[in-house]
Amino acid sequence: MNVLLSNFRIQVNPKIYVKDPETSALGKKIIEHSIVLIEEIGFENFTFKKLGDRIGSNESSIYRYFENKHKLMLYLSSWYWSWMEYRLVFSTSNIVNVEDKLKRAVAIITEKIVDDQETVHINEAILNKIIITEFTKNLQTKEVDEENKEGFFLIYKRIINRIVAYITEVNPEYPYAKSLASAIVEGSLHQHFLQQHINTITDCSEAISPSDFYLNLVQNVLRK
Amino acid sequence: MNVLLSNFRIQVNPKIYVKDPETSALGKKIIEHSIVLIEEIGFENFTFKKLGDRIGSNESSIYRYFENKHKLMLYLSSWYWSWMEYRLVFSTSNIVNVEDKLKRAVAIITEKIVDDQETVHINEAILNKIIITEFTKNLQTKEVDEENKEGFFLIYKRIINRIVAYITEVNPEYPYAKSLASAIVEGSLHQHFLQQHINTITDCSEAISPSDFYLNLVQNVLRK
DNA sequence: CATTTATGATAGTATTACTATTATATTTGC
DNA sequence: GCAAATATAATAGTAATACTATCATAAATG
Repeated sequence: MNVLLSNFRIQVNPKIYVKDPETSALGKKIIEHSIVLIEEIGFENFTFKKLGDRIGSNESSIYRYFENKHKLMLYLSSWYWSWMEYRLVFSTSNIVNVEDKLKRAVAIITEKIVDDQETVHINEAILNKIIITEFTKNLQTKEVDEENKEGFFLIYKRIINRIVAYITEVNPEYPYAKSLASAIVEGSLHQHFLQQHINTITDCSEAISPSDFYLNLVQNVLRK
Repeated sequence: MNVLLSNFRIQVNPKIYVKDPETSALGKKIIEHSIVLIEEIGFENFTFKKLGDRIGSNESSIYRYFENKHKLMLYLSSWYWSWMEYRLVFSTSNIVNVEDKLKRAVAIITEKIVDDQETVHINEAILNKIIITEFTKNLQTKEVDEENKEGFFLIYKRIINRIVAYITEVNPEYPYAKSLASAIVEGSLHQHFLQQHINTITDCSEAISPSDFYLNLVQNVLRK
């Protein structure tokens, strides 16, 4: 996986940024430290001024990369889901048995993330943490319809549709493949959140992972 | 249901408000119109100043009821889940068959809400709309642990634990009752959201409801 | 090395998210 | 029915946020 990963290019819709942060040292610093800072203080308390102070740069310079912090978060989300799509495609290729392929996909999507050393400036473990608490907020705004039209959620939707395809291969009769797939992807983020913060309403813990829950769920739902 | 509903009292943790909005005409106006205004412009764009203008009252007067808009939203959420708990308890009482009881519960939780004429100043249909987009955001903040300790999410957790009890009655061997229950409650809000805004990744539509999806899911997951 | 381009520093505006103070209604208790 | 208590409104003010604009300087490139 390592060799291939170093070659892959993350795709982010250019309309999300003003200037591509991958094209400069400052841009990469913005991405690297925005992830850390959002994890530390939460998205609501995060500002470009604070980020500028953190990286020894100016607020106005950050505005040359992103219109506002919501767009920055859209960038981080796109990056995350693009990275996840790569992992998904890679780990399900060559698997012939459709049940096994779906299992692998569900495991990849729902498991806890550890840092991937291949991407120098991005800590995937921390990125995963902020995706868990911030991604749904990032979707659920008054601008969702326009942003969806602009294609800001394309990669996310493509991941879900890939899982839909696997579900349909396993059980072509199952009538709710899309809802099941979106419920797994969004729901697993929520189960991770509950495990960390409201653990009286989840079974997920050190011993039981969201993957265990969803693998069992998929198996039961799709058996004929 | 009507006669009983007119007698029931919604419970909201007093720590959520500065002054109980149910005790005055202005308080009720704040609740009534905050729901409408949040639905119109979204929580991010909602301010006490705008609400004051809308109800012909002063910003500073609203601050005497709620510390900030996040607390107001916590109030609306508590109100909603308290109302939902009542409906849940009412509609499952007297049902002896455990499968039927669970089905009723899942249907009540996941179905689309129409206005309940018994509560004069609160439009439950609109409240449901803002719960769909705002509730998860209301939970997922940096303050969640403190707020959970303060008991701000008690009613929500009680609803989920009630469903957990029903699930366990139907299948005592099922090992993920809590995760299943929380996934249904949170997930159904998400499916409603997708139906409205990103309908390519849900099967829910005019013809198929989130209730259909979750009733089928529960049945498949719990069958032995 | 001249010119383009990127970054930094500073200033400025409108809005937000409040707090404080005082004035004016409204309610209630005797 | 009136005094006292309480609620609301009006105004002002502060610090932070979310930007935009301008100009200076540094770095990259052709």
